[in-house]
Amino acid sequence: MARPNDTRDRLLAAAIDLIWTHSYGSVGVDQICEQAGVHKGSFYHFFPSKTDLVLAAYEAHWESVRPELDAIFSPLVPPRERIERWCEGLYAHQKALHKRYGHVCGCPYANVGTELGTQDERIRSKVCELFNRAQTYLESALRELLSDTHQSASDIRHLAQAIHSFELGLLIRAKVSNDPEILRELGPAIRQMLRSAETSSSLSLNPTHPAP
Amino acid sequence: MARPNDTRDRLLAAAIDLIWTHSYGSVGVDQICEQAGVHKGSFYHFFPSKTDLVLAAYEAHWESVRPELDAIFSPLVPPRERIERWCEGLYAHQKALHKRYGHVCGCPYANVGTELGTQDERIRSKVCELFNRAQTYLESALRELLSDTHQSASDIRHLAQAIHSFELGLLIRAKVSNDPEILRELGPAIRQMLRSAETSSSLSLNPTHPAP
DNA sequence: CCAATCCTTGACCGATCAGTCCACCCAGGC
DNA sequence: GCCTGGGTGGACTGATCGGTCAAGGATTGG
Repeated sequence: MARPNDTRDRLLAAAIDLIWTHSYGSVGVDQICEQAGVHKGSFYHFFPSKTDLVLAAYEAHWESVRPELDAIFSPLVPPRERIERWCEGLYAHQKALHKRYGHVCGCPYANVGTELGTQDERIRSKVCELFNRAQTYLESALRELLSDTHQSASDIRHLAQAIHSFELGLLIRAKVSNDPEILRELGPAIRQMLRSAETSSSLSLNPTHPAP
Repeated sequence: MARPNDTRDRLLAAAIDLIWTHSYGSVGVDQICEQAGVHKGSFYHFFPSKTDLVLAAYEAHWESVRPELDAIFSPLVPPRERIERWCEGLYAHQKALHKRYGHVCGCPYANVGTELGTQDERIRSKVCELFNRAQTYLESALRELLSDTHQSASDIRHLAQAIHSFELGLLIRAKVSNDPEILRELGPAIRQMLRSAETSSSLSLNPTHPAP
């Protein structure tokens, strides 16, 4: 092949691409190899199993997205605008996927998380970790945005979780409706949530008592 | 077998159970047959394909849940309390599944919707339909609850969609974290949303302009 | 009592699955 | 020139996949 050692990278890219646009279960190792232009022997030279490939692929995908996120959530950008741009980026990204593949593909992490959450502990906790990373960006922006309202750290975290949950839910609805326009509800809803957070002294988003 | 014609029903029940706790792709027809105590020939006597079984199973599951939903959203119950009870029911249900299977299983419809949304058009639109049915319950309660605030019908629908989205997102996060307690965030968040809806004249949850 | 229909049984199909194995290729070090 | 070892090509395995089929109950209407 052209370069000696981009084999591994091509496998990672093919895995993300195929699994995102189809599903983990419906994409075979052979298929991934074919799209990557790699033979099976090479595959199992780099990865001990399909599961390990997926774990590596999602880590690689995160690393590829991270610069973009770092730019959107740059301290140079006012916190409200960070969130605003994040919403727009999400919509634009899914719309582009919809145009290219004819389907709303949703969140790649959430997709495998829901598919394998009950079956593969390593993948489940990997997705959990990726979710937490994403939430950290939101949390940071919210902390700055709401610094002069007197929200507790726990309030802020719950708000970030709420926004993230809402995003994930919208992505599902958009995928199931195959309509990226649904994602345009994200911005207005978040603005409404922020309005509440800015005017009320306590968000009371926390569950009232720990558990029965 | 015991009864002559519960074969079909046992297949439907086994399919929901296995696919909910595992995934569509990882559950084979043989496995469904085994759990249902049915032989493969009988399976294909009742259903032309695995896909058709799943479609029928999800319709049957909805019908089995419907009485419960009708009770919760009964006109005899004040609308605010309907939503309150719906939240509690969701939490209780997922917690029970967690206890029984050791995993948070999430929403069965959303699970197959995310897994097959890009691959099987019939299943995608079936899940879409089931989502709409669920949203209708919320919409009805909201219409009554907010009847004296002057929200437009579109506002109400968007609020129902927002609540539904939020629920779906929480279910994913709960599944990926394997922690049913996350679902306890649903009630407080909805109360906050309702507070906003009751105090502001317009919810402005709708996307500002139809689309670029 | 027969015939028709519904349902069950379980062997069977080709395709595909994840994963194995080994001969081979080709750089870089000696 | 030769050796070594990371990487490659690709045939191969046994299991499992969704789906088929023909023969044989069981039940029912006449």
